[in-house]
Amino acid sequence: MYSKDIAKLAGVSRSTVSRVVNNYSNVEEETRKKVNSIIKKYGYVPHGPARALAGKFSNIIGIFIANIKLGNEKFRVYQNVYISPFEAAIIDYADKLGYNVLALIINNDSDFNKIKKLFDSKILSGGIFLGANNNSREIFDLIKSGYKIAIIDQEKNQNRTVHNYIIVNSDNFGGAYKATRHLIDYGHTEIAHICGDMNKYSGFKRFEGYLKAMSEIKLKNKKDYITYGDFTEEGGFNCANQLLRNKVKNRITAIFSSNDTMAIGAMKALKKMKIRIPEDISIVGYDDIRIASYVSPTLTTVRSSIMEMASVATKNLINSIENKINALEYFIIPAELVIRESTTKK
Amino acid sequence: MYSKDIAKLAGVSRSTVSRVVNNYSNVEEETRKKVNSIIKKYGYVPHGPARALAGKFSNIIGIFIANIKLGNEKFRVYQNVYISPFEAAIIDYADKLGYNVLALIINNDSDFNKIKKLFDSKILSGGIFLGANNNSREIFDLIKSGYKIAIIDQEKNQNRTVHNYIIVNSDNFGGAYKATRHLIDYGHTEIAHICGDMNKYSGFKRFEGYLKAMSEIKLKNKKDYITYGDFTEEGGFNCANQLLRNKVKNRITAIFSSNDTMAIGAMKALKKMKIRIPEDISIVGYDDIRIASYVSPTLTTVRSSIMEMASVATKNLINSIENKINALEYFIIPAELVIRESTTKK
DNA sequence: TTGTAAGCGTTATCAA
DNA sequence: TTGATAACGCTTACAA
Repeated sequence: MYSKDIAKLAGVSRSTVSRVVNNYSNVEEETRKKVNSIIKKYGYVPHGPARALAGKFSNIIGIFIANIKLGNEKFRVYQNVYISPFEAAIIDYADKLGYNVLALIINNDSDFNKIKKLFDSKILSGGIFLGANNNSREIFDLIKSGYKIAIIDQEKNQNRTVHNYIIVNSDNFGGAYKATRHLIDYGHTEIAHICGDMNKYSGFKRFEGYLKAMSEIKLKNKKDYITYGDFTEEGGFNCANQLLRNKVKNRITAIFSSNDTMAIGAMKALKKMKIRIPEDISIVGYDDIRIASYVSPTLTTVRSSIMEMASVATKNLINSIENKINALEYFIIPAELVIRESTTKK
Repeated sequence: MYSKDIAKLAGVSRSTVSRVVNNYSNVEEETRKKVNSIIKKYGYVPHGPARALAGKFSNIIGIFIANIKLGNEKFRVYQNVYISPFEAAIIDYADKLGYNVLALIINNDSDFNKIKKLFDSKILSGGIFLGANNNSREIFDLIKSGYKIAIIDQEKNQNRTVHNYIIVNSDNFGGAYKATRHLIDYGHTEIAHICGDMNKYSGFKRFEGYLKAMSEIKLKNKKDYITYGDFTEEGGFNCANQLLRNKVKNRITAIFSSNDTMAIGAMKALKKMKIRIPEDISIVGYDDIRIASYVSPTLTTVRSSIMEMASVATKNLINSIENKINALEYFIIPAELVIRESTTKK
């Protein structure tokens, strides 16, 4: 069933059918009704590729998910409890706006070629990057080519030649500040930090939030309190071992970990050393991943609305596609503290 | 950069460029080399919609994920720790075969119209259903229309008019048998079962595996030992309460739950009643979701290779697209027992 | 082995 | 407000 068939049945031309399909105003109301009823009756669906070929943008956006690189372990991304909810929220939100989502997992730089091809071949009319490294040159190249891009978790960049894209971030700084401040309010002063991947915006921004809160109290030997993980459970495990093994061992009473996954790794390390949580050491994570409320003790953490981040990114991306907007748009989504069992007053 | 540009640069016609792009044999080797080098040099990518319009099938397959219906809670699917790994594995595997994946979440029957449109508009050349209900009429309608479909977790159907699709299942029966047999081997005889959604293949097949193992030992009052959950944590919680509240309370020493999520719900219920796991009651789940190794005690469960199920479905779907195969193909992926802390000898 | 030309289903331009 | 027609970029007979 094609537009010419509808045209014949309705006694109009294909152009008129096209006008109705695209909701153009220059169609008589009666004609519109007749055509629409026939379209409905026969379940006519415009041929997507033909529309695209004739100049319409596709109603498909891409979602590009950075895989976690960890040795030879493949498909690590689908163990990433933080990413999946984002993905599903974007799919669902795009669907509401009449768009479909094509998902791609980025394992390495050469995968950017695939993305470029998808854009070049006009299959995608926009895309959202999830978990990509900060200020990636490849992403900027795409933006410079005029493609519509939104990035979740990226620094607002200062590069004056790249300015037409959308950034959505959790209030990493504010959230980390709240987390650390929560420990301080509970009477802790000897608070260690497990950093995330410092190449990602969330990594260093949460670190800055921690520093801000710590600057409000007096603390010596600051450096010993800071360890460098990479957002993975193994990283958190190692950092906790390092923290508790060195000379600060007997002073630390609390840890703020840059994400939940590392916090859970740290908890495993502490349990192995027979250190009690939260009696001996309080722990705060970040992200409120699902597992956070299943570990024991349940994990105090920081949460940003995933729905909100996903919807802001998706909505604005689609808006910029449809209205051909080309401005830098920058959104920060608030973060709230979720207090559970892993923190206690000192 | 279009094929005519490549043609001009290479000093050939567009048809020849097309032949090279599509790897046809009737091209002189030297011509092919020249054209290919220019394609590479200028980063030419064929226009997807134009190819589709000219008769090629698209290299996009769909993945249709059934959402969980639970009251008013939206976007429940992205809390589904079982589905996400499947999705990512399919995306990754399709990518290896040069295909892209368009993801869609099915919330209700009317979403099947969207799926039909995606097929009708030639955007998709095949699709995989995840978590769909057994023998859904809507899915069969799609298959009857000639669209290429693979289904994960569906009964091999007896309907003689629908036979040209792919089914991939975990060995639910064998896995459930192993799980129950494991409890029996540990000396348990009073083994209860928490059923999953009996509208799904996995639900009733796992139940049958349990029955098979139980039939090998003598047991009275069989009916009291069986409760009906729905694969959700709440369901497992309620079933455990029901089991431990009624008259069989003091006899049951073990529970086999049809999935991990319900097993975790059951564990919560037992903890609330101060029943020790595994000392008082042993528990086995199914699926080996990530949380299973984070709860305490860690959960004994049954695992099928997600990678294998995803790759079998994806590979065979794409094969049937490219070779226009139209046969019913039925695959069963083996399941293995993973013994952890939640089961002990009686 | 290669080129010419028609055709895929839609939208956009122009004229009526 | 409508219809005829060209154009979108590719593939594919058919002819050479």
